[in-house]
Amino acid sequence: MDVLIVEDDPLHRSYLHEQVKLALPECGTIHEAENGQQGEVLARTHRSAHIVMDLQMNARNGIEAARTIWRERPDTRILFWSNYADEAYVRGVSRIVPNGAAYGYVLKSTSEERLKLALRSIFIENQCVIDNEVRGMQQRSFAQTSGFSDSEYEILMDIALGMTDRAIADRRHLSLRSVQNRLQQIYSKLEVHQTTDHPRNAAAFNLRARAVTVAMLRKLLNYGALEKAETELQQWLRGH
Amino acid sequence: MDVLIVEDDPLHRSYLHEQVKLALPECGTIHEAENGQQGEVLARTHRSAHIVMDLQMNARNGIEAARTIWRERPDTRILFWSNYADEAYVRGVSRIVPNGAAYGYVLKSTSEERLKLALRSIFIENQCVIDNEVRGMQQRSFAQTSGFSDSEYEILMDIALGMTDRAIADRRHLSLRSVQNRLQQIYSKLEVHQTTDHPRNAAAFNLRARAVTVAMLRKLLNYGALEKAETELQQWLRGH
DNA sequence: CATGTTTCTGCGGGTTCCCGCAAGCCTAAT
DNA sequence: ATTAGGCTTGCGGGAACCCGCAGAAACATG
Repeated sequence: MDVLIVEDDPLHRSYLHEQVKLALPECGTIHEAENGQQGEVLARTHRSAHIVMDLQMNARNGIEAARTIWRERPDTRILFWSNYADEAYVRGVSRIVPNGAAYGYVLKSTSEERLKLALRSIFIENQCVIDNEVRGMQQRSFAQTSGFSDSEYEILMDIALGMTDRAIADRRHLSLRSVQNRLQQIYSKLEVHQTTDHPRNAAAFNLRARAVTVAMLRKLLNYGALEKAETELQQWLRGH
Repeated sequence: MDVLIVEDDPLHRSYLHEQVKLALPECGTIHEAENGQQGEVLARTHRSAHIVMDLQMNARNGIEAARTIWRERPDTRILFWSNYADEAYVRGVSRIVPNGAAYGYVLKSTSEERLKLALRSIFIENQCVIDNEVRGMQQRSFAQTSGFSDSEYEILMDIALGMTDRAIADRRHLSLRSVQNRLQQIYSKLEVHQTTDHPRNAAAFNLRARAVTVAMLRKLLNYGALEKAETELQQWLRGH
């Protein structure tokens, strides 16, 4: 069994290397890649079926890399190894995992014990392992308490990109009013209101801009998600 | 000479510890803090004058911590040690550094040699050391090519927070029209226009929302800057 | 002082946004 | 079949936005 490590920070990379060797004495060679781009190539050439992947890398996002890898070989086992449990990441990962695939999501701050356990569970036992904190996030995320449906999330991204209602309607094949209704729901779930703190002056907040920041502050959105959405938008614009 | 290390990632922390010992054999004890909060406390109790500080930590931002430390003892020497050279960080640091203080900004990706050199230059020679990439950013930032004046930057933050023109005018003591003029400049510098890609449909972009995303994508804004601006805004709202 | 340059300000209009109201569709349950 | 609750859509109006035009104020320069 070979293992592929995709991680841009050299310190973390060598730490992972060490831990993999300890946790899986039976494993063969350990390949290393320092960004998603390179990770995809190595996964293809070495037919790696066991991958430890960082999210948030310079050249190419971990989620992007995982997606193309899984598209080619859906039975690949991937352990995501991340600094943060942002909802944007969790959502991004759970959106791309193929049916029945074994994967894991552990935080970099977990203990060595847990990391080793996760490595063995996923690579040997073929079981999913999700860190407690991350799972908590998932629960909250997909429940309806302040949780967003996929279509709402889509439109949240659209306004984050700066699209007009009209353009969103075109893109998502909805009427203008429906888009605005969705925005209404988003505003209420995000608890953004036109707080006229002092009655004398009018609204203090532009709701659509405010919603985006609140979403960022709540880690519903982050840079990676934005970047991905932006390239998708550009694609759509080209395709008219 | 004592040194204080403020860094939340244990791997990086121990690496720094090692490098400091190697680069500064003459130094005494090395204290460690794992977030900004703790860093401030340790700096105060140990009267540390030599600090290596990570930006981007959970409990309290490196910039925030540095500001309060410098406010108490402006001659403290701080080496910032960061993953990124985002303009938002560079701007944030250069905004708080006291006159004549020795400081440094090096990326985590630099070689050990350079790190050691930076440590000696700042802590022994009392010289400023700014990484090449960061300096390039500084040049571009404070030149007028797509560079923002401080007042423009202020207002960019305000719309990023979701404030209305009216509210911004109140806050910055400007007329409504002046705020809108500034926005005009911001839009043009960010090159956001109402690209009516296809003549049939109207504007595809809401300029103010679009400007914020473009700024994020260009790393003019980032999560830390947003968070800081948000607390300042809440403060202002309270103070009426 | 006269002059030009830059910034600030008010006015007015066209467009977009925010949202209450109400009428239509669909699914599900009584 | 009827009723109820949920989406979706249209209409309409008030508020906020985007922005051209032009005068007023602030500042520098000769």
